[in-house]
Amino acid sequence: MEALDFILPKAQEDGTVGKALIMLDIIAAADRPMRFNDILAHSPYPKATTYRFLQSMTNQGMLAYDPDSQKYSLGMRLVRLAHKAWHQASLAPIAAPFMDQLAEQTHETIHLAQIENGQVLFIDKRRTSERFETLAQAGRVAPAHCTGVGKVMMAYLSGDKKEFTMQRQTFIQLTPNTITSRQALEQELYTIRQSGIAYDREEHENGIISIAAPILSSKQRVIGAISIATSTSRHSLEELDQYRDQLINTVQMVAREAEHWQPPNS
Amino acid sequence: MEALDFILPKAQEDGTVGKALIMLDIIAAADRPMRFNDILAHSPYPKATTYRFLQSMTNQGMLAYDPDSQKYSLGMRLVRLAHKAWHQASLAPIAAPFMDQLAEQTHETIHLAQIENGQVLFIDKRRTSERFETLAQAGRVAPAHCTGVGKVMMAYLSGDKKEFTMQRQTFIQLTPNTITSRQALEQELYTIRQSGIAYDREEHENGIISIAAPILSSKQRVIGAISIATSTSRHSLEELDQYRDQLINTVQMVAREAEHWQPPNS
DNA sequence: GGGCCTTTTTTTAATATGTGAAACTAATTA
DNA sequence: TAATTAGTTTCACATATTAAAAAAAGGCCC
Repeated sequence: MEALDFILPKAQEDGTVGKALIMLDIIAAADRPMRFNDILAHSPYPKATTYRFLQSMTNQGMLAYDPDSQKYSLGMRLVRLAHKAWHQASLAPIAAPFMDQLAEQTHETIHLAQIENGQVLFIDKRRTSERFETLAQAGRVAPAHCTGVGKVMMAYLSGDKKEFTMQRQTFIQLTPNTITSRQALEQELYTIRQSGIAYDREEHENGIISIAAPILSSKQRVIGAISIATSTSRHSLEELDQYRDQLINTVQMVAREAEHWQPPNS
Repeated sequence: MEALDFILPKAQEDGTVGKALIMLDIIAAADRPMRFNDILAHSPYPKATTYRFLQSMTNQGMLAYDPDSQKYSLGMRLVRLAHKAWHQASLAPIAAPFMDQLAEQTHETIHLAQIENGQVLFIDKRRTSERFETLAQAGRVAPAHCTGVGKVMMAYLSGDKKEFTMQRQTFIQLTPNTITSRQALEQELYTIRQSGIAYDREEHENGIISIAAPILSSKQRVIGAISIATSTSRHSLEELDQYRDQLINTVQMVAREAEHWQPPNS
């Protein structure tokens, strides 16, 4: 919830609509149903306004209100809409066969991610071992500055969006290897652009490494990224790097397919 | 898309917010990215207003706009929010262990559903050929009048919500057994309330039958439903009925757990 | 259950913001 | 090039916002 205060002030005003949507983020960030005063404390808007937004959002099914506990939580309309979003606008349906193939070839965990609101948004995955924490299901987010997919997507972002994303990085240190300054990250992004590949050297989680490549549109716009992840107990970074060509081949095939189909993201 | 015109006019006005959210439903209903005029044709609002809504929603990440094709599609912010909604507000996390158990006992497909906007919204399932826990499966909708979970949830709805849901039923005939009139459905709901169990007698899809029971809060409010589904080639309805006690036992355990935990839906 | 405190909801009214018919520009088609 | 359609902007007018205050609804203690 502390992270919220860092994220919200950036939200550019889109009038009433934009304001009301912040309610959703407040409740999402809390990770649990909230009471009115709870929400109000995090809301940048006055009591009466916040109250009405919650009412409208609840009527609309974007929030759910439980009269017994007097708590608001996220509504199931979001789940219905997201199901459509995933199918009609994410790269997942296009990338699915290629991800299957890559998982089969490598026997490692494969992630498909896109960038959303300055964060990494995981869209799909393959070959997750049950015994390890399911790090990324569809809809899960992670910081961009300390993940392979995050860094590789940032490396290919253009002016405005690059700056927007960079601004949102908290540079929170999650492991000893996490990149914790903008300067260091800029240097890393430069290196990544040179090679077309990003590595996660236990920057997000101790013992987890990955290799990631961008999915680029014909106009060199990043539309997503795919990574192969493993644990240091299974492989070294050098061993993981052997999958490099297969990974690049995969992202290129996905990109070609995405172009031929309908481009999804702005 | 024709179904859209049936659903939209019902949307009660929640000021600017409610109006703007209709844009999401229009694009979701179309099942593909849409151009401005395409959307406008389905929008109940004037050109300028529709235009501004689309702009705001796009800025907010609820929609994505592709400048090349000039098409709007659903945004990835929905996927991020829905992930949280599923975890924090749906019955799925609570019901998960009980669904595992039921799937293990019956070796049949288990569905968990809630009611949303007059439709059945599938939240989780077990024992399907593909076994991911992604939005690819959660978030799918079906009509309430011709599914076991839909009928059993309607049977336990109270005045206002019952009427709302009934109004939204299209009574579209999907198989020879589909209930196609309000009167017949009311009769069926009465029978269901007597027994506490609903059957889908190939009403939604030929060859598919199911048995469903409601998840009720301590105040007898429906908060969801669970069904066991199979195909007529595997079992008769009578055979399926043998799981009846196990199913009732399961929904009661979920209900108890949900009570003790935090009640999710309004 | 009755009193006391806290939280939630409703009500005002001035002020700020959103709305939408119409006018305009850009892109397509004939 | 003109005609048609698609997309964007404008501005008088309608609606939403919000400060303040107060009413209603819960919660809690004895």
